[in-house]
Amino acid sequence: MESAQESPSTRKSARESLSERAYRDLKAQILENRLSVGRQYMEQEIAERLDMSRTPTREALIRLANEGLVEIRPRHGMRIKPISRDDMREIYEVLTSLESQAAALAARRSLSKAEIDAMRRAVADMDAALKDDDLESWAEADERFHRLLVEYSDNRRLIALVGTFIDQSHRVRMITLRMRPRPTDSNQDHRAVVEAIARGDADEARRVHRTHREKSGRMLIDLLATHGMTEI
Amino acid sequence: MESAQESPSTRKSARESLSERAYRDLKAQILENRLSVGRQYMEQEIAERLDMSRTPTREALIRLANEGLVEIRPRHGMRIKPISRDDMREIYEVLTSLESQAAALAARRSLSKAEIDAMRRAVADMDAALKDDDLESWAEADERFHRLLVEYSDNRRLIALVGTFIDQSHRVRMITLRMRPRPTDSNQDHRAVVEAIARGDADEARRVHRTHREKSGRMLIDLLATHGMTEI
DNA sequence: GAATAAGTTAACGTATACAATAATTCTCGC
DNA sequence: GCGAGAATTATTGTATACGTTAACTTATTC
Repeated sequence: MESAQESPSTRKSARESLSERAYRDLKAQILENRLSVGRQYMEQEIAERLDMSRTPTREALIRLANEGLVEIRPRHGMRIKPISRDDMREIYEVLTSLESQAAALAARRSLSKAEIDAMRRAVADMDAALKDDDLESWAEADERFHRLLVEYSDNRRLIALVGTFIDQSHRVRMITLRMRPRPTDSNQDHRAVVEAIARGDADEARRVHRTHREKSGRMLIDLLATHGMTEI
Repeated sequence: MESAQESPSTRKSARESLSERAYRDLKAQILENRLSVGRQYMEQEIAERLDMSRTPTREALIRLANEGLVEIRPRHGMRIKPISRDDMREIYEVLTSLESQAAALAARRSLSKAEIDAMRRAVADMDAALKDDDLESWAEADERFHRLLVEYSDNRRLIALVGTFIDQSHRVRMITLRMRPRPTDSNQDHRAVVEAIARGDADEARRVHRTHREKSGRMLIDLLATHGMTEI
C-alpha cells in the first residue's frame, strides 16, 4: 500500500475517492473531538462541511456507523455516539480479550530480535516519559506498545478489530489521561508481557496482559464513576 | 408492492428501507451459498437482481464489505470473499478469544436457573442428535449453545462481533459438516463449560471453552488441508 | 507476431432531482 | 390555554443523469 500523502488542497489527490476522503476526514474530526458529541448533524450539513454532495457523505456515514463511532437516526441526522460507562465496560472487555489473545499469538510465533526490541523500546520510552512527568509522551509510547503487540499477532482481523475499539474509546482515554494516577505499575506489566513473549511463553503472556487490561479498564471506569461522568 | 407484514404482535411502524432489505437479502443469499464465490457481480447486476436502483444496493454492499463477507473491487464489481485456510485460522483465533471471554463473563454474572437450563438443554439436544446420527440437528443445537453462551455475556459489542465471524465462516462450516469426525468430545467440552458457568467459576469456564474452540478450530483447518481445499 | 498507440466501451463515483413522510407549525373550536 | 387536526416544512431514501477513467479493442508499426 503506497501512502502518497500530499497536501490535499494543492494536489488533486491522485486516486482517492470523495467517499474515502469523507470517511477519513470525518473520522479524524471525531477522534480529535472537533464535533460536538450528542448534537445532531444533518447529512446536508456534513456534506457542506466536507464540500461535497450527500452521496459520498452518506457512504462515509454508513461506514462510521458500522464502526460504532456514529449513530444514524433516520429523520434526525447523525450524531457522534457518546460513550457511557457501560460502553467503556463493554469496550474494555472486548479489548482485554483480543489483546491478550494477541499477546499469546505473538509469543507463539518467534519474533525477531528487531521486533522484540521495538517493544522493549516502547516500554523504555514509557519509563523515561514517566520520569519526566511527560504524560503526552507516555501516552504515545503506550499506544505504540499496544499497537506493536497487536501487529505481531499476525492476524489481520484481530488487528482491525482492536483498532476499531481503540478508536471508539479514544476520546475517553484522552479526557481521562490527566485524571488518572501515575501509571507506574502499568509499565511493570508491559515489561512482564514483553519478556513472556520473548521467552515464547504464550500462556504467561496472555495471563499477564489480561490482568493488565482488566486492571486499567477497571481504573478507567472507576475514574468515570468518581468524577460523576456518565457520558462522554 | 410487497407487503411488509409482521407478526401482528410485533408491529413495526417504520417501514423497512430498500437499503436495509438489500442488505438482508444479499446477506441471506451469501450465507445460503446462492451466489457463486469468486465470480464478479456488477453493481447493476445486483441491483437488478434485487429489483432496485444502484443507490441502496451500493449502501448494502458497503456494509457487507465492512463485515468481510464481500469485496468491492472498483472497476470489476463485487465478489463474495472466498475463505482461505489462513482466513479460517484468523477467524478461529478471534472467535476463540471472544467466546472464551464470553464464557468468563457469563460465569461472573449469576445466571438464572432458566438461563442455565437453556444451555443444558442445548447440550442435551446435541447428545440426542449425536445418538440419532442427525448432523443437521446437532449443528442446530451446537449453534444454539454458542449463541446462548455469547448472549449471556451481557456485552452487545461482543455479541455482534461473534455474529460477524460466525457469518464469515458459515459457508465453510456447512461444507465441512459432513466431513468431520463425529463430534463426541465436543459435547463433553460443552457440558464442562456449562457446569463451570453454573458454579460461577469464570477462569475455568474461560479455560475450558478456549481449549474447546482451539481444538475444533485446528480440526477444521486440518480438514481443509487434508481435503486439499485452499479456498471456499 | 509482439509491442505500442489510438480509439471505444462501460462501470463506477458523484451530483442532482424528486417523491414520501416524519416532524413541526399553524389553525381553530372549545 | 389546550388539543385535534390541517397545513407546511424539511430531511431523508431512492432513482437517475452524467462525466471520468480503467479496461478492453482495434489499428499501426517494426
